[in-house]
Amino acid sequence: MVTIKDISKKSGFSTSTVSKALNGSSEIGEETSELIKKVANEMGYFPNAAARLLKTKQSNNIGVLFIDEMQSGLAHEYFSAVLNSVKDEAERLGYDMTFISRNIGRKPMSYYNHCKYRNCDGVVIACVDFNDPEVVELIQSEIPTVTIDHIFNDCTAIMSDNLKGASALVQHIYDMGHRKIAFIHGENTSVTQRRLSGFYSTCRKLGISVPNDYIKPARYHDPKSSGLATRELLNLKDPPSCIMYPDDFSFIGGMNEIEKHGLKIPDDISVAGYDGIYLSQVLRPQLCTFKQNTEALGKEAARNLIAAITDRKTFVPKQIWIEGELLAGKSVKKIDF
Amino acid sequence: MVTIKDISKKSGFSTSTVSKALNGSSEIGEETSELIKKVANEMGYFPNAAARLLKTKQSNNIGVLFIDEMQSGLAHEYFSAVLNSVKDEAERLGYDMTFISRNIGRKPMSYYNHCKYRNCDGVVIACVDFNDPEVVELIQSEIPTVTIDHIFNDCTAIMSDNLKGASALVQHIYDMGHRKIAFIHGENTSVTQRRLSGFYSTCRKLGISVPNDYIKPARYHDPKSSGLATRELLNLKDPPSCIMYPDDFSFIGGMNEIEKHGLKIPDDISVAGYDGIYLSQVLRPQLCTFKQNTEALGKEAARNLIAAITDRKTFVPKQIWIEGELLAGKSVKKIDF
DNA sequence: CCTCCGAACTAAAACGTTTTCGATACCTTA
DNA sequence: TAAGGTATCGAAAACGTTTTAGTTCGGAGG
Repeated sequence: MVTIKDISKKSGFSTSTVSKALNGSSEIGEETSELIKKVANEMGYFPNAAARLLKTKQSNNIGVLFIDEMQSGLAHEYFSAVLNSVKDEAERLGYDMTFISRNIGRKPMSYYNHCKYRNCDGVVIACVDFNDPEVVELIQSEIPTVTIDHIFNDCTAIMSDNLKGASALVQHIYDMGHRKIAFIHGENTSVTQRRLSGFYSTCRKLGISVPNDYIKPARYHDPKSSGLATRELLNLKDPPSCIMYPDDFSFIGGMNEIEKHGLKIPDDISVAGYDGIYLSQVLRPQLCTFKQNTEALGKEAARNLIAAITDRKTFVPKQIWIEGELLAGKSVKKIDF
Repeated sequence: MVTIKDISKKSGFSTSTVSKALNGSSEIGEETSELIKKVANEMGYFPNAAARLLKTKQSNNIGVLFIDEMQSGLAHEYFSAVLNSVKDEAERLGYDMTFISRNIGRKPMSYYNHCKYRNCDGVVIACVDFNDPEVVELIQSEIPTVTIDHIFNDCTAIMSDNLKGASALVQHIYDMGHRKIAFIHGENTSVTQRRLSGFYSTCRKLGISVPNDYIKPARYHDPKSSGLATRELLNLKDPPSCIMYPDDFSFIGGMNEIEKHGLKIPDDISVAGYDGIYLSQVLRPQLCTFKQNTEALGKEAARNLIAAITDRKTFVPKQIWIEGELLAGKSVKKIDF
């Protein structure tokens, strides 16, 4: 490994001069600076992150906390897309991304300690149990954090605007003439609450009454549970004319159930998903859904985290709402009511 | 930050003793060892990875090279599942995982240099352009690497056994009575070549003749292209009775096309996918597919990489074939021919 | 001519560990 | 009792970098 010392010897300048020259310090003469850079290049020099970090306390590395009890994890297209975007933007800004776990070197350690151990400059937290005391410890620590899709006190949070999303869906479905709209929702999380809230408020605004049995609990990313809920809805005395699903993927369960009942989408019943994943756009009929802007979510997460790191003193925590986009698709039929 | 020096002061032992005690060296007395550990705990000590690394040259960190020109990236369930498994096993063995990119600190650098800079102990390479000279440079460097689904000279490679997979599918389809089997395959990669080879050899073994126009090129993870290929197949004078797709997801394109032709799966035509992703198991009829063992793939990748790191001198590169599992599903109908 | 200043450079300390090589004291063994 | 062995501990160097606090020297200003 070629070090700064080697360059120092070869070029005749001291290590301090070499270091400064390579870092573009202004107190080094132009010619010597050029010379040193040339020598460094010739020798194939690259700095050692560990040594640099030891002095500067800047690792140029962000951690990501990304645990899912659901086992879906990286396989969940929404989160993997967000994560991918975080990674891309972080890279663009000169940061690497490391996964943070609970054990390292075979010894268990808390998330916070892990971050300290790896000297993460900051960490983005997503898809995680926000009640876990270890997560709370991390968020409340001195390490800059941003959370995704969850607001924790006054920490910086990047939020997909689920209220507007649910709202837009209801509005569109209403515009297509539907008045009997059912909503199968996911587990009780803040995301779900916002969607429900958007659903209810828009219904109220539009003067639609929502029977209690039009609201069914299910689980995200779980076609089986949404299939069951669908069955219950279809068996109602007065079934809905349109069903909204927790997400595009779990709609598949509904799709099967609807088919089993001998019904056709959208002629006999209309449906809508959520997320706007790739799948939703290749299904036929194309699924009506609300596309979350995963790219913007990830990008903003990375940007704000790095801003918080860089302007540590002046940065003020904020909540950023990322809006999505209604993809009308063909799964909601225009009807006269 | 509490350091070894602080513990040294508080406990009255030298830093060397503290270091040894904390690392469980046998040359430290039992009682002092206990005492030191207690003090360390009380003070909330955790080692600093950078400082440790600087001495030991062991980062306990592996890099992953994971670039996709296709934009699918982490969104591709197969790869994200493999990656997830790599991560889990690496964590279990005490390693962290960092993404390797081409630029760091806003300055471009080669993959190899990036790994050096971050002191990665090793790197797993997946879903990447293996013709990229920078990738070649990395593989041929002194840094231990394992590749996934690609054999590069005599480097360690973890391979999903695509030959057996394609073979098993053909065998099953044959057993169900089909003799007219079409294969829509993905881009020309080594994976595709193996599947084709498994397809052809099994057909030959079973005495099935395969017309040239039963073999259609398409792209992985791209329902549009496989939809087109499906249309061509259905319009043939003598269409196949069963179509094999590049992967489960791209089958969706075929599904739409088949429906558009007014055909029913599996009564009018049989189909099979590849991968065994979650989607394939929730579709109705359940898709006949070959499930790749993503968990084993990731686990073996992590294990072998770490073995190569640990037993640097004695480890001999090898190729490991991971077998999958046929999921018969319901999309291939039993017919009399 | 003296003083002062700034530009260009350097010596040395520091970051937090690990590790090598002793040092000390105690215990065996002949 | 003397020599040797062993168990336990410590001093100091080292890893590769950045940074602080100079040092030198030439020239400007009075």
